[in-house]
Amino acid sequence: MAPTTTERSPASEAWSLLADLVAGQRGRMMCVCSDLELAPGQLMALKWLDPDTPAPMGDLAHALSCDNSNVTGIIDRLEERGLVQRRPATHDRRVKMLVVTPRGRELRRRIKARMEEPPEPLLRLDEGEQRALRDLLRKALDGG
Amino acid sequence: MAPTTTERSPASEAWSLLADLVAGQRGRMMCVCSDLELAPGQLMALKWLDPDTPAPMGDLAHALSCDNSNVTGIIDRLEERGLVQRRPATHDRRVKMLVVTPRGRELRRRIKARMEEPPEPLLRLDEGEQRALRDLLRKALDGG
DNA sequence: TATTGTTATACTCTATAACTATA
DNA sequence: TATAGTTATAGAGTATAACAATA
Repeated sequence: MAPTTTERSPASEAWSLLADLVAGQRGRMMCVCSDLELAPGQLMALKWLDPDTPAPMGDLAHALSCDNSNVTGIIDRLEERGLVQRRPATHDRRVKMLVVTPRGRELRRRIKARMEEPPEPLLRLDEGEQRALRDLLRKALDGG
Repeated sequence: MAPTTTERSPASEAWSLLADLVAGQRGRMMCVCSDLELAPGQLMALKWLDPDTPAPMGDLAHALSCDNSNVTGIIDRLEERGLVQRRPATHDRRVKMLVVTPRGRELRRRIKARMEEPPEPLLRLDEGEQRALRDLLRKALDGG
């Protein structure tokens, strides 16, 4: 029998480390939810919505990797609090466009400010390493 | 008025990119859950448990950033399926140790194999870049 | 016929509070 | 008194299926 220590590709190990880093910040995300009185799905939805570009409900469902029927409930709660509004689409009357209200825009700004604070492990890297990490991730995600 | 484009530190931008990369893989994680017939919390719990080292329920609650009462339900379902077992701790009879069964160990192996597959954005980097990314993350997470 | 969003239903996750057993 | 885990309860996320309005 071969030993259980299998060869791991750099990409696979990088991915695991990266997922662990994000998972380790889950508690912090829940704190943001709690402080701003938003359930996790509501926070993700408001964070994803672009205040300058209304989006159909279906696009949000796709971004959140969940079903349309779920988005109905999430938006119900955000709309009750006056953070977003449903508006009929002009081009297709089946579609409802989601618009972020001024109040939603302000809350979204606070969400982003809190979520963008880098976690402690990244702050342990020196400035050059932080830039190198940023550049590698930019390159990976740029679609090039 | 200053323009809205604020200066962003490399660490903050790296963190956002990194979080986006993980968030973009949520759909894949849900697929693993669906394929293996595990709810997300059950998957995370089984993935966290070390088959070689029984752990108290409370430690799992801490790792999952959730309440003890929640872990009770998650473990109930895993135990019903014969994937883990509760065992009284010898040193403190209030504590229950979680033991992964052989069947749980096999399912856990499949979870990890699926979850460790690197996502497409990382595969676009060349081998040297993948190694550089891995090394930066190792350094950040090593606690050094 | 196919699609967008809603409703109804059921299961799971989540926290809070009250509880049991133990320390 | 304090702690580990359970139970009861309630709010929220999740998918499936059936539905209405529209394309």
